[in-house]
Amino acid sequence: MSQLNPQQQAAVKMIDHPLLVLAGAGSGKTRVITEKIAYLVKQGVPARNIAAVTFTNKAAREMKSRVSRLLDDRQSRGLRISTFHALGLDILRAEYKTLSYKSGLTLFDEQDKHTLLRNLISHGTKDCDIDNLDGYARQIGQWKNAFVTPEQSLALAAAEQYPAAHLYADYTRSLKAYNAVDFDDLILLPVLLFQQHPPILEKWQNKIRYLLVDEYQDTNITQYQLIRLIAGSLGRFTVVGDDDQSIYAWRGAQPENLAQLQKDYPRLQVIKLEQNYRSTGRILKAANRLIANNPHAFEKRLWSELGYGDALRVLSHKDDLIEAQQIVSEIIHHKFKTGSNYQDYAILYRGNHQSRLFEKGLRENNIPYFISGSTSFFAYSEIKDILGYLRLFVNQDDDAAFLRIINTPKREIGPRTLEKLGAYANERHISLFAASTELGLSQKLSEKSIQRLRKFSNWIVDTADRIERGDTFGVIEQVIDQIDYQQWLRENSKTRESAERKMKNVVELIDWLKRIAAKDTNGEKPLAEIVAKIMLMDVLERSRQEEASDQVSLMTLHAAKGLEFPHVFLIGMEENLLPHQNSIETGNIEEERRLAYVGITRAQRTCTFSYCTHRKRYGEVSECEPSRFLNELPADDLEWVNKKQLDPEVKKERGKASLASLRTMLS
DNA sequence: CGAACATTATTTTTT
DNA sequence: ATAATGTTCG
Repeated sequence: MSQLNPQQQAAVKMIDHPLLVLAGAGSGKTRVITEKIAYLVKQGVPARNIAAVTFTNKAAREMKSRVSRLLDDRQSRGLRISTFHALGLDILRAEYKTLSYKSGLTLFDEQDKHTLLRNLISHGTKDCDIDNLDGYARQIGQWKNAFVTPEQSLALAAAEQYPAAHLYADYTRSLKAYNAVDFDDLILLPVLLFQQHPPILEKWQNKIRYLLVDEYQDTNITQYQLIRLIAGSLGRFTVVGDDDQSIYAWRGAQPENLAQLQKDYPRLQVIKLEQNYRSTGRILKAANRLIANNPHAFEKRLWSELGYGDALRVLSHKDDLIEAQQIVSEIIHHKFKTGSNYQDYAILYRGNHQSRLFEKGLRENNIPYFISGSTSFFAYSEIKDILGYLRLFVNQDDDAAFLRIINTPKREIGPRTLEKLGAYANERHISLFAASTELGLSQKLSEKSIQRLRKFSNWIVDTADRIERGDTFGVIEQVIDQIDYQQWLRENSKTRESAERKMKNVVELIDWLKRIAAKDTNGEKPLAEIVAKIMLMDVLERSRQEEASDQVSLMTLHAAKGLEFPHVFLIGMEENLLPHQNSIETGNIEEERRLAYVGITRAQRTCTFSYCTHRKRYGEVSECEPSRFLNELPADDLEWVNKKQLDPEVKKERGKASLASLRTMLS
């Protein structure tokens, strides 16, 4: 505490007013939150009455580990540090009855959502075009994030959104029938619950007496409602945010929520943190200059005492392959020259696909690297299969899981049978599983098909019973044996190695589940709880050791928020990439600029940009221009390396020449 | 029903 | 370029 600066101290000690902390990049905002948790506990607030919410698993993890350095286990017992979504899931799992859900709630991921929407459209939700599936999915998500119910969407929707509103209503009804919720529901449903049931709200307000919110500028309308409901009229909360780091507008985030807070809580106190403890003066100056091109609701001036530092470098490359090779060799040389570690380097990019060539380059040079984000562990088909079984054991009405595994491995239940079963289920608004046990089915399906369905559903129920009776993992391991999953993998994998790798993933998944089950001190957690929770976890969770070892970090700019590295490479600084083409088209340059700002402010000592003059997109080579953001940086602090300045005339001539040689070759 | 073949979307970011 | 999905044929 004594090491905090006066503003930070004030923020920690301010507990009798609602508080907004405007914390610039690198100004120690996580520090303020963690110190404040410790302070509250030492002031006599029980840890179990304190909740801190973050947006990512990574941030929650980081916060937990930092709090554990300030408080011992006894002091921090019951302390709630989780993502918004995990908090929502906890609330739903405790209160599902009031919302008339059954136990064994299933969480649908984005793919489950798409599958369900596709089925709804093909089963005749009015006027929906199957080609616009993505659009509908996005629209429904936006409505949920903006706290618009299906009824409201039907009333409010413009004519062209009408099919989407219908689909939203059908989708909501189906989810309910499947006893399932999607990611957005984890926020939306608790808000509806609290609004409709004041006693339950009161119960939770008593549980959470003090609320801390990280990255507040990323909250959407629904999340803000949840904060307000939990914090109550007294406003026992501290929110920390920075409007310059708002990079989730595409997901419904409302940086306006920062200003809204002042209107809703007149007693709100505002504290600014402006001293940066992370970067050199030059890096900060460049970042400030860049972001000055955006309008600001709150003015702040970031400054640093860490010296002026090296110039920011800009590398130019012929194409994306060279870019990757060049930067990998830069890292090798720099590491050798300065005696740094691999973990001191980060390669940041706009889109996940940009990591490919870098992975390749790093692997070829035997450099350890760690990719954060990208495809989740749960996207692997073998993991989805096994989780499908577990989900169905927990909740038989989970149609997404049912469809996933009904014929994996083969049970001779094919598309025709499922089509008819689906139509029948749809008619009666029941789940596929429920439909498969109904007698009326004999009108539609052959005796043989019904037999097969019955055999499957009976087996599911039996197994679910055995799991209920105990020895959860013994039964699960038996199941994997019984369905001969290993054999199925061997038959359906290209190579033996990939089959083995997949089986290893399955084993890892089971081990992981066991570990989660054992984590709770008071006995084994029920499978239902574990299965729901696991959908919210990320890849990092399972490989913390890897994270700790000495590796170069690769991640998107979004994933990099909240982190810092001595040496940062910001790659693909090109028009149409950063700023991204879609954002240029929709005129949202400001968010892209903030994204670049986030990237630059991750750097502690050096920051290197790179761009290509040519890049492969969708397998086609196209020409690229350096990003406009490079021109917005202070020219005196940039050092352009290997810039091949072709004047337009030369370029034209070359183009003609290559065209001419192409013609000769063809003729 | 399954395997081979053809077509198509994917590349913005996340829980 | 690649992966995921759809289609056709035995």
